[in-house]
Amino acid sequence: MKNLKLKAARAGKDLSQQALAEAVGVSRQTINAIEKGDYNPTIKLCLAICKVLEKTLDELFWED
Amino acid sequence: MKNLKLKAARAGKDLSQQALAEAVGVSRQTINAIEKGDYNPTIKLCLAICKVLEKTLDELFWED
DNA sequence: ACTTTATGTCTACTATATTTTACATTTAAT
DNA sequence: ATTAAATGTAAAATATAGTAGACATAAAGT
Repeated sequence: MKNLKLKAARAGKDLSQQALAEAVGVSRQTINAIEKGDYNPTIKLCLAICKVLEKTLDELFWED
Repeated sequence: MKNLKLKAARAGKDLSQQALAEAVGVSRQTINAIEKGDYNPTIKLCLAICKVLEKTLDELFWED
């Protein structure tokens, strides 16, 4: 399923997928795939995203 | 660096590396490597571990 | 209309997470 | 002292995360 929390947090920082990708050092396609919900990023990448967006792991990646 | 929070949480549930590995569906070496701090698991695996150990992502995998 | 920026999607390639098998060491129990 | 369970570690193989390049579309600006 889509990661809308990530999408929203990115929008809240006014960053494009490209800009976020550069900030965390991955490709734009990777960010797009994560938001789309295709696959599971590594925890290292999740942490990098959290720090750029100033959110916690639980806020962006927890799921029930 | 070692993930001692994970090691402690596992001990708190009285589970061996093997038992935790089986509970989340990975090999014992994978759990060992994560505790040892060698590499980065996927978020999916982190979530599975959290649910078995009844901890949040932030409790087990956040790092400053 | 035209250009630019942001996004969605696909394919083929590369890097790395995870498995399997195996062996050594430690720890706890008997 | 011996046995069994738990852990640490390593090499080779497999699955999948992530890259690079390309093309299409939609929205926004000029």
